[in-house]
Amino acid sequence: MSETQNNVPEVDENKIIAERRAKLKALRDIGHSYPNTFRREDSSADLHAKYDEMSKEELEAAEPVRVKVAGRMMLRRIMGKASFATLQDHEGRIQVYVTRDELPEGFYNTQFKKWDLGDIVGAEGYLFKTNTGELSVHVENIELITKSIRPLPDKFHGLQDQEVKYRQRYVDLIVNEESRDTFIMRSKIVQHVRNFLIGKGFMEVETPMMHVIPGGATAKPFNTHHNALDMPLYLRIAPELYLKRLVVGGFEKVFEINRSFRNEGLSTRHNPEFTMVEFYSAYTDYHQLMDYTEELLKELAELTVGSTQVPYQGQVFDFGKPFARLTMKEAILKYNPSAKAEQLDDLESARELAKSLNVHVEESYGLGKVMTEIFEETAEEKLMDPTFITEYPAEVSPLARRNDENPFITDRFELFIGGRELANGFNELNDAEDQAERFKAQVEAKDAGDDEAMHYDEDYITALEHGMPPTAGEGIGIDRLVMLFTDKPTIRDVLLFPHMRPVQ
RNA sequence: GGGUCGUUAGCUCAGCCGGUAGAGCAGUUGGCUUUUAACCAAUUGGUCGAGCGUUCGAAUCGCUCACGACCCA
Repeated sequence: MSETQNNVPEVDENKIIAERRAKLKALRDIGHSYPNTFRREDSSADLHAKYDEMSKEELEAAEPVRVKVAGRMMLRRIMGKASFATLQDHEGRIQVYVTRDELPEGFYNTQFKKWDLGDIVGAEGYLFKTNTGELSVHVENIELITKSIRPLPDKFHGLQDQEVKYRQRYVDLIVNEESRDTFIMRSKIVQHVRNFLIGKGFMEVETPMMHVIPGGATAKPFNTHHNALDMPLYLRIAPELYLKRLVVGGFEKVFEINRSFRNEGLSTRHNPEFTMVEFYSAYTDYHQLMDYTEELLKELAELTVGSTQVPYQGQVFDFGKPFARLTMKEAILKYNPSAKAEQLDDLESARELAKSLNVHVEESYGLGKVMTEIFEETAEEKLMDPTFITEYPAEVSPLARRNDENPFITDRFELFIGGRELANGFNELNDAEDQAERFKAQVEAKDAGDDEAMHYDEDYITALEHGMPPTAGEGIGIDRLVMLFTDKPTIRDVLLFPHMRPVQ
């Protein structure tokens, strides 16, 4: 532990940084003060879109196209009295051509040539094409807008170190196009999900992220404390119970693209804070939600991959055909040829089946939980193409409505793709008395040592007692969705700032 | 939590049967007016993740720790 921990850290210097600081000092001496006066008028992507098609001769014959560009200098090639430099802006690169004799006396040698890769530069001039056909700006005026003190990673290899990519994402974004593309795609996916739901008549809402009673999922929360009120608070583990309160209130179709927090370990699929979308629709059932989900995911496949065949880590998932729909029991039987349907009818034989399949079950588990464990351990990871699994037992679905014909199960589904759970939806339990019973069972489980079991949320029961219309609701994991459609193996690759242990 | 692998110059990587650390890029100096990972010449730069041990001698062998990656629970 350094004694400077809570103070100004020691400066991490090296020769390159010292040289750049000296250059900055020289700039300050002639009046440079990180100016905010350069007004860019053209983006690299726009210029390429408009003028890449024109030939060198056409550009020369036409009226000169005057442009004003700005960006970070990523490459530079000095050839005596003339130079090329590559400027990178928010969605591309543009090359500029600079000659000594067109700049003010002495500027080229005493200023331009002393700039560094990574500096942010503004340039004005006219478009032309080089002998090799690259659209470029013939510079008549160029200025240093922002001096960069720290050197960039290797201009060709970029930044390879995973740890630095995650800890210093800004560097990763500067030098690795693939990273930029991933997060641009993430933004497009979120936007599409939002537009899809709005198009279906849903209203976007924001509900509390600090909960007095953490609810809506079985998970361990993060604890915090409100000083003025001197009370404990929890970061939400799901927005579900608040969104359903809104349905009680009469907002019949609501959704929230929400950050939720779960106090669990880190893995390639788990980050302590993560994003999902939850949506609730009154007078709708879970079959409708499955249809919505299938429609949405097919659109996302087209948007991101441009095809119904979605490649992921060497495999290809088929989004073209109708998504498979299996009950949990059917899935267990399909992937465990040795199992017989009757074995899932009573607790005793289900336990024996679990044992024969090497699935660990606790003494306290009922039949529903044993079945679910068998499913999760033996079938889940084999569901590659998009597959809905239905008929989840009530025992593992404390917020879902029971099925009318078979009260052992609920009207619920989960969606699996590539062996991973992507979505979870069900007809909402709107019977306040049944919900109170389910909460009681959860509290008993908690008292028995299950620290992920739910709390009893009295106000939520009161809300249901006012009457919630029949409703179906669903949550979709946004991070996993982005992993899938950007072909990324770990959640850290789709989080701008994934959680990391602090450096010593 | 367990196992495997990694951590060397600002970046990308060599070096690992022990003998005082190298390359390319970046930087510095010089040359070059259509280059594009520009090129040519010269040159600076390292507590080899941290600590302990073995040894005449450790980047290299052993142990502990930190951080990361992958696999397993």
